[in-house]
Amino acid sequence: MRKRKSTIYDLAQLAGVSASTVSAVLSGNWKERRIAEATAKKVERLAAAQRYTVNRQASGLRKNRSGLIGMIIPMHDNRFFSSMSQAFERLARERHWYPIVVSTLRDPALELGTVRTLISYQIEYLVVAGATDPDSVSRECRRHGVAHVNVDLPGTRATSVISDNYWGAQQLTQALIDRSKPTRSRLRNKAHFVGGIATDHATRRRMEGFADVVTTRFGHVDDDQIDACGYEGTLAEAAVRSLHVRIGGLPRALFINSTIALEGVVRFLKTLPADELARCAFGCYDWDPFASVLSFPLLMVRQNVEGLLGEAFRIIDSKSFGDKRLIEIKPDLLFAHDVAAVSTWSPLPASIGVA
Amino acid sequence: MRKRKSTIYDLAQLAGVSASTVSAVLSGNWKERRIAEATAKKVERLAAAQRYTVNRQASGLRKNRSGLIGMIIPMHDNRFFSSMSQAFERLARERHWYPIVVSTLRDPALELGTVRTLISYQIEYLVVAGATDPDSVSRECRRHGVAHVNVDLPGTRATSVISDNYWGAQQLTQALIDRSKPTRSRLRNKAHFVGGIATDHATRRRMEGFADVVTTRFGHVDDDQIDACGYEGTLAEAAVRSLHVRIGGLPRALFINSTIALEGVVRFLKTLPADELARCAFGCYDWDPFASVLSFPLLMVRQNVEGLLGEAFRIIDSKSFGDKRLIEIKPDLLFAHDVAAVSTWSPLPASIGVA
DNA sequence: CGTTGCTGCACAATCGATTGTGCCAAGCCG
DNA sequence: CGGCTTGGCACAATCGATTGTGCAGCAACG
Repeated sequence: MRKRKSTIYDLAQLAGVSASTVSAVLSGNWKERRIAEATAKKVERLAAAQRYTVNRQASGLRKNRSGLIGMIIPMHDNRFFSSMSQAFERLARERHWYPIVVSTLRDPALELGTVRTLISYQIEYLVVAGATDPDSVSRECRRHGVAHVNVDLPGTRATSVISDNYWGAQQLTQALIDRSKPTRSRLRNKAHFVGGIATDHATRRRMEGFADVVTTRFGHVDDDQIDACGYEGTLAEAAVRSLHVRIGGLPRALFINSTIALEGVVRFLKTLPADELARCAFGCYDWDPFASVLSFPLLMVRQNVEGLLGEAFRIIDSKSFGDKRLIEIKPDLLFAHDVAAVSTWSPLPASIGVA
Repeated sequence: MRKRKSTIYDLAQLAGVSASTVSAVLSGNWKERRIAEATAKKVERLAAAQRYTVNRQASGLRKNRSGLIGMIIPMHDNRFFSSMSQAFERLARERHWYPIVVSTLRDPALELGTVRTLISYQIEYLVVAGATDPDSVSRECRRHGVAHVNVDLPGTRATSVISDNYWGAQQLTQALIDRSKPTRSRLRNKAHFVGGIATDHATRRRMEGFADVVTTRFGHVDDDQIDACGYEGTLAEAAVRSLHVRIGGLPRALFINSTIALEGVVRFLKTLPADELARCAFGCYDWDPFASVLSFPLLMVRQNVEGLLGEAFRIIDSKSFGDKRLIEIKPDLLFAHDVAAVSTWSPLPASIGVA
């Protein structure tokens, strides 16, 4: 059953023409090469009948192109990156490039190895999303003349398109403070930030946005208001538990730095009485549809994945790889209604901006 | 900065040897071809210095291989399929194949087009996951001699590895009934099934598993106990709402057929008092980590993604594509504790089985 | 009738790596 | 010393498609 694939030579023989004629017909430039329309028709019918498919390895070799565009991401199994894959595919297909997405598990060695392999398949462009070591990837790409763009995590050796974490954190913090109610307890009358890692670029920017808004609104911000305890849910759970003990209840507002952290925090919150939850305003930087069904109101920031990749492709389209800019895309602030509503989510400012 | 990539001919010239010698050295079979070790060392040093990378288009063309293995999935942006991508990559890499995952958006035309393009890149194997029209894909693959396996949704023209939906539904239904409490109301003393589409293979098998267990335990099952209202959350929300009206409260047990449906159901449940929720046992076919933080106990079935793909690769490894078997992999039944616990999830039977 | 110009195609080189085969030189044996 | 083996490599064909160039054949034209 496993037939030999048919080639232009097979078709040429069947049609009684030369291979170059077949090639001209099938690649669509038979008019420029002055092939008679009758001949073209005949070849096309034969190709369809034989179910001919071009061998892109051969074609790519000759044309010194592959039609492939690659993207590396840390992992597939993640809401943010999987929606990046989805957007990436759409944008690549619009441009008639064939998308290849590969995960690198936050392992710098695998990151580099994967990029090398992608290059060996002659990919034409590379989107480097959430890379742990974007600059090494840039060096490798540059050596082989592969144009590329960083997304989500910035590098210094290529143009980077990242989320405007500072702005998003400001918006979330402001909305949290606006929706929160003053407490009599001085200890609890503060907004708190929990989750993430302070060495991470995104977390740092969010901490800054949070701190700046808190300072503007309250005059000052204390060290104990910010706890970049790590990304894991259990760490955030423990952090909020101990905060709860330390200040004798929930704070006025709580900024939770990821959905993973939110999971842990919610595990702790479930042990508290409902009226205590009602006294705290909750916000989460990052979005999960399931969080909309939690039992308390929640503000969430949704990163603008389409915006990030759209901008990345705009850079690729314009071939402006040289300037190594840093482009920031504003996220969206969303509000999960506390009681079942017709539409569960309503966007607040919904803005796409470029710094 | 954009250098021409170096080829074996460049290296040959630099090393003062022939291209075939360079090729032999770099492809690792220089011993069989009796190249002197000194020559090999020299070539390898040069290749490293020049940052030579083989051109896989050329190599693949000559060897009539590509090193590529493809997988099509309906979408990336989904917990189940994105974890399939993750497992697929791991298994492919173990075998030194380069994985390409592409989504086809449940569009039969895009499905076929994507497969054709993958074939034109000379992929060596294809995993067809969750395809809407697996048999058309099979025909296309067969015509071009590409070995393939269906996963998640079965086809008739290739071996299929799917989740044991019947068994999983039985387990979930039994556990639900075991954990549920009898009600005085005759109307409410029943288990109900909600969500999914009856034309879908998976939903049908789950309905059968549910119905068979209910019949065994209660002697009979009524039509109104099963409502395949569709996948959307709003549909499930409406279905449960009207059920609640019809039987004057929640039923004894509720089998929810997807996490999407669960989202909708939870939106409705949030409008009910807590003590009413406590009288119903909830189960969801499919798993979401965020569901663990819901305010009521929940049984969940987690499909065994590693098991599904592991079996698919075992078939590829053994090259037994001819027999067109249907292999069913048992899922896991998990229990989300109702109150914050050290470990939020505990597996109940945790079994991998092949029918 | 010779020249020009156009049509319609074929020929052959090429992309870069792989691989069957051939060939020279050194070593060994009888 | 001649023949045979073996080591060490080069040569050239090959994979399938693309593309610059060449060349018949025919019509038109002066």
